[in-house]
Amino acid sequence: MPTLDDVGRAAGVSRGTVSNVFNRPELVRPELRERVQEAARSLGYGGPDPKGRLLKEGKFNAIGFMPPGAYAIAEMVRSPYGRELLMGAASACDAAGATLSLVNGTDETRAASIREALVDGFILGNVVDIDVIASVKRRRLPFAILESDAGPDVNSIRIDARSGAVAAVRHLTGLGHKRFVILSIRRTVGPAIVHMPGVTDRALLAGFALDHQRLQGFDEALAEAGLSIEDVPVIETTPGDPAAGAAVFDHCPEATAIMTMSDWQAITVLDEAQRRGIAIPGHVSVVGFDGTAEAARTMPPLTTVAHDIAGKARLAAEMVLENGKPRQMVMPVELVVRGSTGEPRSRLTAFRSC
Amino acid sequence: MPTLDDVGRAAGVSRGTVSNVFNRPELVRPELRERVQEAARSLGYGGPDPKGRLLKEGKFNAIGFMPPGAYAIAEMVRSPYGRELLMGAASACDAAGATLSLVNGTDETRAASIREALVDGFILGNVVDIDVIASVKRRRLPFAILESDAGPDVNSIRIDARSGAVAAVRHLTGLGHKRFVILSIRRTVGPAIVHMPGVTDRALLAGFALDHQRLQGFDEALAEAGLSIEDVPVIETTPGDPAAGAAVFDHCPEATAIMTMSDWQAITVLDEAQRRGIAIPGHVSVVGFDGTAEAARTMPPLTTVAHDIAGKARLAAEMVLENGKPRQMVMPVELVVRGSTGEPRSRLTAFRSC
DNA sequence: GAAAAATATTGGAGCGCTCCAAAAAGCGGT
DNA sequence: ACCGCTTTTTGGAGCGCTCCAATATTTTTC
Repeated sequence: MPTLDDVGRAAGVSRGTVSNVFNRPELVRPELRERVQEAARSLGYGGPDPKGRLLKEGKFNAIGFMPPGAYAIAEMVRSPYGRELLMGAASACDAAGATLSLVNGTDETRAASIREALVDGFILGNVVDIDVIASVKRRRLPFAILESDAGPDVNSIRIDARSGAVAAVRHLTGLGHKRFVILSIRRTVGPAIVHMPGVTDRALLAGFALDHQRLQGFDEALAEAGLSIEDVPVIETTPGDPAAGAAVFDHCPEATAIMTMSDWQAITVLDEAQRRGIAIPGHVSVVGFDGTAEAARTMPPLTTVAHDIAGKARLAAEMVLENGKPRQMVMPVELVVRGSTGEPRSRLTAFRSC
Repeated sequence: MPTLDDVGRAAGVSRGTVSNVFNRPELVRPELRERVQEAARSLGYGGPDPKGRLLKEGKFNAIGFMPPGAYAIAEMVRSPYGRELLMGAASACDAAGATLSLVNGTDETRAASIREALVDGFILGNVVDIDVIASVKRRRLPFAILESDAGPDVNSIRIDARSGAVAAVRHLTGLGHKRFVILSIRRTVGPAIVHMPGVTDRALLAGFALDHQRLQGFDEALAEAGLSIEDVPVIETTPGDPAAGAAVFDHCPEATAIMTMSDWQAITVLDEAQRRGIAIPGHVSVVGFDGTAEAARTMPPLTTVAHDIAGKARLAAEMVLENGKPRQMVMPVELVVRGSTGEPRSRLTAFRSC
């Protein structure tokens, strides 16, 4: 690959002049400019290599996006939620003329990816892994984290998940529901983990920060209706796992309302219901979480705890791009009632205790 | 920001040793290593800056993805087709440990974005703009282009769109359809452009390479059934334009079969049909193009000319990553018949000529 | 205990570029 | 032909790092 020097030599001018021809052509005499361009063309020189400029200028003009959880980029794009995050981040980058880099990596390579990413900052999408946060901090670049509060010196944006959970439960108890099951998010890849009431390891659930707020909201609103979250089974499934729906129906056939932690899970439940011929909301009501575009397109359309996902990511990107004083934001949620929830099925249906 | 030299000075060692501490720690005496790390910590040095390495090593270990058409990244992620391309490219990058950079830019800034993108190669997703191709060529980096054949010295992958179009038409004529409308892709942003039979500017249509093959396939298969594409209205709409469905129904109420150039358009038609209470396929049949995941989830599920979108992008990414001799590939398509096509509605329904 | 071998550390060169102060060239007027 | 002025061109310095041959230090061996 020829360099500025090579072109300069070929055209009989200095490196500086060649640089000017490409970057500030008005500074160089038209005739000389022409000669330099000719030399560049004949050498196959395609313009100043950005690598060189980079070192001098010090900015990549790019931000890195780290997919939610431990997912690969491909999985993120597949997930309705991840996709909207991506859109939001992309639109902020668009507006700022910056590039969005999708930072990839397996559990082993992630730290290296972060260390080497050619970016001026990071957005961490719903990251749970503390090591990832540590790796990013080590880069001393601005970053923003989604759905985790990492203290006052870190940009973070999260939704008011507690209120969302409360609204969801109130909606359902208001309709008369008493038998619930919670479909929660498994942090690792694997089959569904079922926590039935009274089983001790349920205590572990509270350890997950993201779920914590939602569970707390569920708890609070169930108590209002004279119920207890202690009596509600919790099933953890990996997002996108097509077996999530089956797990719910197999383990909790008597539930009349399924509360999920994401629309994606809720959609899986809807799919499984259709396969089994289970009527929604006739037989069981389903509530999603996030308010993705997909949720409005399901059959029936999904009742969900919605928020502005893309807006959240856009804001995060802006925080990173601005590189100002760290802020912590909480975004509002709104229960969007659609067709997937209704009154509980008739009490005539026999059921055994769940 | 401290540098290797700063840390070395603080620890009383040379730059080279500090570099070793971070890159090949086994080379340096544990005690010294500890001292250097301590110095780094107290200076707030977060490890070698990738900018420096870059210049030396010469590789970004990243490829740039240029969205289809003239769309911004956010739009690409929204489109079912774009999203699957992205997934495919991402999975190839994942496997190669490379980063995927989403190269953004408006029409004015695109050239600059390409010139400055910190990548080792490009994937051009269904790009139509000849300037974009020229800009990329100027970088002298490997690249692959989707759905355009840019000659033997350029990597390209396209689908056998002609066969797909033929299969779609045969399927419909086989069901007895005689009155078609083609929903084509408008290359710019704006309202639907309607080309009715006999109107002269229809000739322009053939100018679009992408559409050309499909139109040719339509033509061919219509001829087999004793019909002529000259009698079929063509409506061009911007992908994602929610008014596409309305344009079709408003301008061609008597068509019994709608052939689209993308699933996204077909989905829009389905949505509009539902709004208007038009039965699909009872009143009109709809065929999509691409075979996106969404097409299987619509009501009714969409009959579509499917291909492996993600696989196409993955292949393109691999070509770029490999940087071998340019190849041109044609991928097979397959007509997937689902619920959106059926026999034409009864001839009893009155209709005026379209 | 000295030489040889193995191991650790150093610092110059250079990656391709931009910036900038200084030098050179051009120009109009005497 | 020379001066002062403006416009154009030059080439050194330096961005932060890695590589590597050379040098310094430690360990082993006889």
